[in-house]
Amino acid sequence: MATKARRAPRRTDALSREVIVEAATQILDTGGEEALTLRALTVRLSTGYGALYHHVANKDDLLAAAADAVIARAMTDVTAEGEPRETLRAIALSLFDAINAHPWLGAQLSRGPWRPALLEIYESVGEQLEALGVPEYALFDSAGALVNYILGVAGQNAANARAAKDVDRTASLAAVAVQWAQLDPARYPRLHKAAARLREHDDRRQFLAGVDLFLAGIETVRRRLPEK
Amino acid sequence: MATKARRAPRRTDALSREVIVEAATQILDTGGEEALTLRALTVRLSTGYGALYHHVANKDDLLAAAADAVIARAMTDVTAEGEPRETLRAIALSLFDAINAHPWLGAQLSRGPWRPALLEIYESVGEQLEALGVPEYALFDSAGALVNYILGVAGQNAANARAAKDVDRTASLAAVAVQWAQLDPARYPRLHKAAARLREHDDRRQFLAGVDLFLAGIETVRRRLPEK
DNA sequence: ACCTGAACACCGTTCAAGT
DNA sequence: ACCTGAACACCGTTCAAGT
Repeated sequence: MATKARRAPRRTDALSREVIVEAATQILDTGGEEALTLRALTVRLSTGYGALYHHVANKDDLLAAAADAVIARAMTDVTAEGEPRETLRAIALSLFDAINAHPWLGAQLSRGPWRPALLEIYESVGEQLEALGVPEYALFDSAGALVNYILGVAGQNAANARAAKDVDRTASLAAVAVQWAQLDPARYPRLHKAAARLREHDDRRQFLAGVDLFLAGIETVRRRLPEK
Repeated sequence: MATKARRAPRRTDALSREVIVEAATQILDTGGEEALTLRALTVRLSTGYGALYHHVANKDDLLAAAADAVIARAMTDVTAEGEPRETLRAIALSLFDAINAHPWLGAQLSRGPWRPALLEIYESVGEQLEALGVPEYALFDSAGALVNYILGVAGQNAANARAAKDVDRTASLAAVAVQWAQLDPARYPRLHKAAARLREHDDRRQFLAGVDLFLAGIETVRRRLPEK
């Protein structure tokens, strides 16, 4: 307490990319995207900026790595034992839950189809669609549509989580419902009417309904081709 | 040239929220999201920070307003004259084209279903689904699924545009295709194989294929109910 | 009411210097 | 090789002061 320029307590164990990514993930989960600053990381890991940049290219790299780790975990959680349709629903739900638990994933998944996290998703979805019997010519479009749907929901979920913050989910849903109800019925008749439905709606259930809609569409493509 | 602290040329016409939003849109279109700084706006409009903040709450507000204007224009471009199915495809394509022309829209559309831009989209999609004969109990989920699909594609498009920058589209597609081809065939067999297809694929066509897949799925819901 | 621009707090990133 | 931390360039935002 006496010496004013006391050296910061030096960490004993070596730093590593994994340790940094892990710490970043915890900061993101606890405080959201805005809480993750390089400064916050140096404090948490009792280290300096240079040490971080020695293991990580930059902040984007760090965010991408954190997203990859979380997605990979979510994908391996799914057992591909059962029926392809059920496995697809399980994949979708696992992703939904992961994005809900880590809302910052939303922004990371909109970063182009070459990031590892998306590769993982495309591969798994493609595998199950193939098992489902989707003909090869339709596989590319079908997988793209399903993944993009998942990403769309991911983005909206992230936005909701960002807006909700500490407020609980039902309260913020109710707030939006109130807004919709106040919309001019002449200009937005359907939204105005749907406000009631919005309040009682279940994100997860609606997400799955969308997946099923999509699978039903796939089914029609599959049937369009004669048994081979 | 002699006086060192010459007063900046003062604008003669009054500033307004519309003028600011318009200027912001042009900066975004020309230089991308990162080009829009408050500084750049003051230079372009030959004004000061306070003037901007007098008409606009903050940068987020400005971005949202720019997005609303572009989306509203894209939606009114669509004529709702023909068959609902064709109108839905036209809405989807109009949005796709708008997002392509203004890639910064991608991030703005992932901001929760209470922003005006999304209200516009939900209302129009809902209207056409209703006209298509989707029963009321399924309207909410169907509209949600379709809009979320569009948003997912929007996010990916924005990411592509961000990555492509000056590089032309086919070149960056080819680059991703090369990456996919280099993936370990044991770990990513389907992506590895799909690399060839990726190179020759057409974003816009694939987007529409996804829309059709959803519409086909919706059709099965519609048929599940007896004629009323 | 509308606008100016210096100042503030806070970013991500760099780099000379230490061990 | 791995790490430290002052320094740099650049944000969005504020606000006392002008017209």
